[in-house]
Amino acid sequence: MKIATWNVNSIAVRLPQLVDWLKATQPDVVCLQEIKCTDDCFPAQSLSELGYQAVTWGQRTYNGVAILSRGPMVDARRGFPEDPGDAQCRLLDVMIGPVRVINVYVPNGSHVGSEKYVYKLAWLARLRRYFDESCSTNQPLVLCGDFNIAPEPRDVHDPVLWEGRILFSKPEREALRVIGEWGLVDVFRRHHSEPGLFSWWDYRAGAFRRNHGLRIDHLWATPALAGVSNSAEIDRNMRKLDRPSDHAPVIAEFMVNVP
DNA sequence: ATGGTAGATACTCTA
Repeated sequence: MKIATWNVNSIAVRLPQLVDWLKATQPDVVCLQEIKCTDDCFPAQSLSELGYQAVTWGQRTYNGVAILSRGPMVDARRGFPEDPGDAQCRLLDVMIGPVRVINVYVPNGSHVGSEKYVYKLAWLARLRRYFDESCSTNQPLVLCGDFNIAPEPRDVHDPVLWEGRILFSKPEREALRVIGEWGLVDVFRRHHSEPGLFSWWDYRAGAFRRNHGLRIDHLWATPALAGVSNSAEIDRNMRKLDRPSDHAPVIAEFMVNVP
């Protein structure tokens, strides 16, 4: 199983890049974030022609998640069980063969101490509860997406500058650690230990050119599944294109067969 | 300490 996560920052703008990338990369499963469109506007037809089915949970303007798969997806769940009908579209959970795939777009949080920051920390606590209540560490499971948190100093281009700021504040890192403690392994870090490997670069101030980035897009797996991962890579080339997303795809391969 | 850019929508908000 080759699985990828990519915050596309508008599926409407990024569709041509996504199509070319699917042809070149040939993943079995793709988790998308920030599709920024409602389900009826999602380009399912274009992706179906490439052999991908889509499960989507989108809204206008903001947020929105989707999972693409070559094989059938069953038991789709959208959001937390306690979510109201007008909840922000940030969590999609499906079964693909034996593997459970959970795609998240964690709230950005805006600024430390803001109302959105409080919402982000509460959302992360709910995610941990979601695992406690409806998942098992014995099942092959991947949690992936835009976590909007860099876990460690080596995931930040300038940890001193970023310490205490949004995406790298201690409470955010702690909330992420608590989710991992449920029983998930950072698959990327099984294969790469060095600093300077990022998945997101701000559009502003030439951040990509200077490699002023953060590693905030993650692929985590339950231990047995993580143990059969062959590779994990960040596809920086997608950030070099004209009109890029501010995020690059993260891809992992597991020695597991999916339909 | 601030602003820089990009996307969607509609004359601003979010990231």
